[in-house]
Amino acid sequence: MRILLISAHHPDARYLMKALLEASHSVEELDDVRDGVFAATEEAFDVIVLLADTPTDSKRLQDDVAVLRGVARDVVLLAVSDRLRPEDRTALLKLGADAGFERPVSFLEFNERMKRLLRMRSPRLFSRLSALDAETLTYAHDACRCKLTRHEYLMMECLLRAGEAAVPRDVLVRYVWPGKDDVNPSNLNLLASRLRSKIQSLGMRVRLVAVPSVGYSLVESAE
DNA sequence: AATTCGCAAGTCGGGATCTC
DNA sequence: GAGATCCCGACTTGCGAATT
Repeated sequence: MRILLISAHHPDARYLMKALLEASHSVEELDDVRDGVFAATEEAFDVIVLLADTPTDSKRLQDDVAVLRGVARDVVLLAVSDRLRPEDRTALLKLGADAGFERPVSFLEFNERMKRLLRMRSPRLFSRLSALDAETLTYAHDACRCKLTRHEYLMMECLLRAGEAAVPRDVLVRYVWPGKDDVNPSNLNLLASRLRSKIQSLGMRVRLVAVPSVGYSLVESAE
C-alpha cells in the first residue's frame, strides 16, 4: 500500500513508520499538514494517516481531516489522537475520516483495519493486489508462488496496481525507495533485472517489460 | 552465516548520424 | 540508399557492505 504519514514530530511517528515499513508498505512521511495536502494532490496515495499533536487539539484535528478529505476523495483517511471521545469520533467520521484511533495504537489492528477499509473503498485495486502477500512477501500467479525481497515486493505492487500500463521510472523509484531522493537510477534497472530473472526461472506467465524512455510494465505472456 | 542491497563495470541492442 | 560508427539506455554479473 502507498501510505502518506503526516505527523508533527510526534514520538509515535517513528514507531508507526517502522512498523509500516516492516509490513512492506511504501510510506512517505511529512511533518506538516499543508505539505501533506500538496503531496496528496500530486500523487495518488491509498491511505493517509494523520497523527495528531500531543496534547490533541480536537478542533484542529477535525479541520485537518476536512482539508485532507477535500483534496483526496478516494483515499482511506485515518486519524490517530491522544483521546477520542465519542463526540470527537463522530465528528471525525462526519468530516470524512474512515476511522479514528486512540493512542496507544495496536499496529496489528491498525494494519488490518487499513486493509479492510481499502478493500471497501477500492475493490478493483484490492483485487489487483490480491496476488501479493505482504506477510510472506510472496507473489502468486496461476499455480506459481514467488518469494520476493522487500524492494522486489514494492516494485511488483507498484506494477500490479497499474495493470498492464507502463509505470514511469520516477514513480517506481518513489514507490520502492520512499523518502529517498538520491537513489541511483541504475538501482531500478538492477532491481528489475533480478525480479525478471526470478519470475522467469519459475516459469510464470507474466513478463516484466522495459518501456523505452518511460519505465516498466507487467504483461501477461501467452506462454 | 545467510540474505539483501547497491555500486561498478561490462555487454548488448536499437536508433541516430555520418560517409560513401 | 546502404553500410559503418557512435551513443545511449537496458540489462547482467561480480563483489563488498550492511542487515538480519
